[in-house]
Amino acid sequence: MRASRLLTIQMLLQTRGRMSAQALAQLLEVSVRTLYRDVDQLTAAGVPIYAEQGRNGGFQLVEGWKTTLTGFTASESQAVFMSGLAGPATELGLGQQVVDAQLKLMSALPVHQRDGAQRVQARFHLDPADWYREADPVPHLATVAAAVWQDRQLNLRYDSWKAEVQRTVHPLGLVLKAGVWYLVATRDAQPRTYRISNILGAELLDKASARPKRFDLPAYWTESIQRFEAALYQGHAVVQATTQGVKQLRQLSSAVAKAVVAQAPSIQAGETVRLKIPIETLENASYQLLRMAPDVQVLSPVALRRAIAQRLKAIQACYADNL
DNA sequence: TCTCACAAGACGCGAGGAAA
DNA sequence: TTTCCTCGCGTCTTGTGAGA
Repeated sequence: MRASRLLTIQMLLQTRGRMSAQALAQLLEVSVRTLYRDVDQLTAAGVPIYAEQGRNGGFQLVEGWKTTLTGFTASESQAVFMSGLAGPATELGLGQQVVDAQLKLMSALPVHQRDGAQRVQARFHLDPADWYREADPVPHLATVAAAVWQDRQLNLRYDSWKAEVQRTVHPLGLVLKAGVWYLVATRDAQPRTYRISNILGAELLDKASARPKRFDLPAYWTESIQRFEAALYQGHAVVQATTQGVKQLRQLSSAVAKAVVAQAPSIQAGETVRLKIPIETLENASYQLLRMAPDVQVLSPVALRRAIAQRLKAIQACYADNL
């Protein structure tokens, strides 16, 4: 407990420069008095920490001094190299920085940990983009990323589904989902999501952005996805599916996959199962389920059966001369 | 398994000194 | 005057080992 705290103090001073005892104590969730004892221990152990008194004072490491001890365990250092985010980092304009950082980390690791990190680097690669789809062009990503890093307001020209709009937003964070970049930013004090490939123009403003004190990006994103899915699925359909049909349904969407797994966790070859699955609009569901026929047969609602039948008639009309 | 003693860690309070 | 570091003291909590 204490050893890890001592290491944290050292790392904090190394990365942030000068920090007051009050700030360090708050970060480490101990009293200021305890913090002073920890600093004493570090000094006694030979870490060159000195204190500046008075306004803007605090503890600081001697200029240029750094520890070669990274504090990483073998598995932690391997995990860092496994993140393999070189592609997204390049899109953010940070590709070279990632390469440099990995090089520095590698050089700082003890020799016996380097082999493990190199093995991970050679054996794992993360490709966040989906199959069969070109990645969205994101010419304004670097500007948006700069606004996020620097906490500056951003003027956007955005292609919303209604029309082209002009927006001044306060950036909060970036999200990469299935190869698509999104900006989370507040407008009128409300967090909103913008697809970065829909940004037609981005101008970095000199004004500082306002960030809600307790904003939690992962929590916002999870909640936003749940809200989106809840609004997306407007009803249910009951279907009869073969083993092949179940496989196809599981690939349709995460919401459908969840419903299928819950109702038919395992299915034997040759078996058919009756399932209740969430659907979007009748038009969307008829298109999706038609291509799964005859492995997936819609039993209800009648309106969906009718929509599929009409679609089939239209297809038949197209190819009538070949029947 | 329980009890007890001991040490280490942590905390709170307060007085004092240095620097901006 | 304000801010921040320094140090001492007493007290409480927690972990550990010895002994019944």
